[in-house]
Amino acid sequence: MAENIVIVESPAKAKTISKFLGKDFEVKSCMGHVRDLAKNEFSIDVKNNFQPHYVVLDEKKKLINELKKEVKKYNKIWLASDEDREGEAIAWHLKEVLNLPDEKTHRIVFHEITKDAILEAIKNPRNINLNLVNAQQARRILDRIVGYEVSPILWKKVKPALSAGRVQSVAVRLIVEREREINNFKESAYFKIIGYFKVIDKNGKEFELKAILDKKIETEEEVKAFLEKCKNAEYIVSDINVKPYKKSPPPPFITSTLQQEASRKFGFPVAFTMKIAQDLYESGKITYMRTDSVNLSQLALNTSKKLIEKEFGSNYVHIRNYKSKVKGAQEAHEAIRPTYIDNKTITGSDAEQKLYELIWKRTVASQMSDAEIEKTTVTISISTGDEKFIATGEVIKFDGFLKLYIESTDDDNTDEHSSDILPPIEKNQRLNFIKIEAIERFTNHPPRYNEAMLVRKLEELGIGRPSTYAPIISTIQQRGYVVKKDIPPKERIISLYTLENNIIKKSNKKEFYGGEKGKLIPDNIGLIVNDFLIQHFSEIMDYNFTANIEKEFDEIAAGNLDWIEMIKRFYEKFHPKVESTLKNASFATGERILGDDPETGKPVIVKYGKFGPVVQIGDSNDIKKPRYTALPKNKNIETLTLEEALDLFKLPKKIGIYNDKDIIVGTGKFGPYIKYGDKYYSLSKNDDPLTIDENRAIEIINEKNKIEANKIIKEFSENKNLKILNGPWGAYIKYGKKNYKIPKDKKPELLTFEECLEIIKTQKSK
DNA sequence: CAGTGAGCGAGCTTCCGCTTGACTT
Repeated sequence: MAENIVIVESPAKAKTISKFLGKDFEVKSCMGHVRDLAKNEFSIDVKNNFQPHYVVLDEKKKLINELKKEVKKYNKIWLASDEDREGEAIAWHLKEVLNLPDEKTHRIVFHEITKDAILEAIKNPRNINLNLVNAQQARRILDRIVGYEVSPILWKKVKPALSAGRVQSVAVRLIVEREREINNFKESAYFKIIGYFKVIDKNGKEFELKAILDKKIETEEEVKAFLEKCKNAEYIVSDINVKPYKKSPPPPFITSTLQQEASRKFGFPVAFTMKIAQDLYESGKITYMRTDSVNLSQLALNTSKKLIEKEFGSNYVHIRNYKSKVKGAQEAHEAIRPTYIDNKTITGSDAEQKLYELIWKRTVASQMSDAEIEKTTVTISISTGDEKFIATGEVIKFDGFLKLYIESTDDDNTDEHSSDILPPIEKNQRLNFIKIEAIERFTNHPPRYNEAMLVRKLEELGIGRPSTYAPIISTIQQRGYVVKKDIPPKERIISLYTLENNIIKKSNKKEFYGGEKGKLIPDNIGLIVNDFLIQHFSEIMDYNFTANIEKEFDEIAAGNLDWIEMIKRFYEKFHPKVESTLKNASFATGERILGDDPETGKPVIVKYGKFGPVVQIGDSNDIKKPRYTALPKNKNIETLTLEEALDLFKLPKKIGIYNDKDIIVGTGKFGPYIKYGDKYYSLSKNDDPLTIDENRAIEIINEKNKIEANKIIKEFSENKNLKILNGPWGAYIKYGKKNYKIPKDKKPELLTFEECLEIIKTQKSK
């Protein structure tokens, strides 16, 4: 019988470690936390020093029973969960649940999975650090208090099944505030002035030099005056400034930066990146994917060095130790890197190959030399004025890491400065004038967040952890607080002035602008909940709340602060607000008065009502009942105008005639619809009931009729209540009012009456 | 849920952080 059993968190890790430790060590995994506060109750005894009530997680019950039997067989139990607050707590919970005696229990940690590191860890066991465990308990209990005391307030004051929490509510706040910033943004126009010059080198070869005026001009009058002044001017190179600079590679990937680069380079959503990374990890191709450490193991550094020397030469090697910039980083793992850096590529799905290659390049590049770049700035003076044209160019003198990897940015404004190679020019050289263009430009509103940008912002604020970034994004969408959307580009006409051959010409140009893909946008309920929480729980909603309490958790971990003391102090301030909000706060409806109805003079109001967003004409206290209509899905309480609101009351309205029957558009309980004859047809998400035209309506009617016509696959003379029908997800059996699935191996059109009855019988028994 | 145009009300909803399966649509 083996002497030792090691328990780690992940099965993939267990497999690797098992190889290093050999026969004397059995290695098992516990799959993360095994015990937690009970889900269906508050589970904190406030009156009894906040004692938590822990239960074994349902999905871990089987595992724990197995482990209980298993550990009895061994003399030494090594708890090797991660070396951070959560990992320490996992070790402690395991010890408690498995009833491990002190003398048999050894706590070990390692943050790289190499034979040396693990053997070293086995030589240096310690006891469980209870201070660290208490810091985790404080974190856990605080999160439970906030989540389970505030959420029920929302159920009463806004709508059932909503939620609030230390992390998710702040994430929503970021998105709400960005959207309001955008709504309030006033764009301003200016002109970007570009000069084009001809340069001829010694051999008579011609080059075009493009330079940008050093100031923006705001009005068309000023543009005209400037161009007028430039007529017959001379253009002289008044200064050439050459400045070398160095560019260093970005650090190896951590969870958040991997999510960002996969989003920027491939357009992967955060959850997709994590799923692919998980697959790569489980098949042993990369190291652990949920990490906030930029550290690479010595082994990885050595392999990288050899590889770079071989592939690029020794002048490309620059081994570096990166320091984490992440607030509250726990650094229990390595950075995300290929397990075997010698493997440049792997086999696998397209996405797996792409992501792997990205990780490989980033890892290797992080150990390569700085790029050496020379930036040249040419100043061109105008003989008839003080303004200057500036041309810039960059020459890469030594590419270094750029040979392998270039980090992308979130900036979609690529049109600003192009850094081309400049033609050969000298100081005091007179340039041949080609033309000047003045293009109308507009200031841009700040960009909306996409998933990866939100993760980056949260990380910057120290909110959330690598394992929770993807789930947070999913939660705030599930609650209906935010939606992921594409913003279609808009069209505008811009002015363009050209000075060429001493003539100033004006023309207009059509351009598309402001298109955004996969952006997070607050929905009505997100705005209302956000404002409600800021009004009543400003401390929790503060962007620095997490960072502040993290300092206290650190104090607990260092043994300088008692966790019960800390929680008590928090609760004494927090709980009265819960009580008073429950008692005093009125329904949060986001109500806005848009103005008066010109027909009746009554107020037009938009609000979030009992059944969703609604517009009403007339006061609810009026003797005459107000008129109501639901707000269409694509409209927002916060930005709805009086005109749009009044338009909604024009529904239902007739929009055309088809085959002698009226087509009527309206909105009802199930959203916008078309009524044609006696039948109803739902509008798709992209159809606006106010602007939909006859042609589109006919299209919808025909489409639906076609589906209807194909709906019945088979009917039975034996029983008219039994039918085989075509639904959105394939064929199914309808019997009375209930539906039944058809087994995959059966062909729906060949089913007999008896076979159908058999299917119904077996599915009913389930 | 497999298609429509109200209004009963019991019992339920919910947090953040660790980890992987076992499951559909």
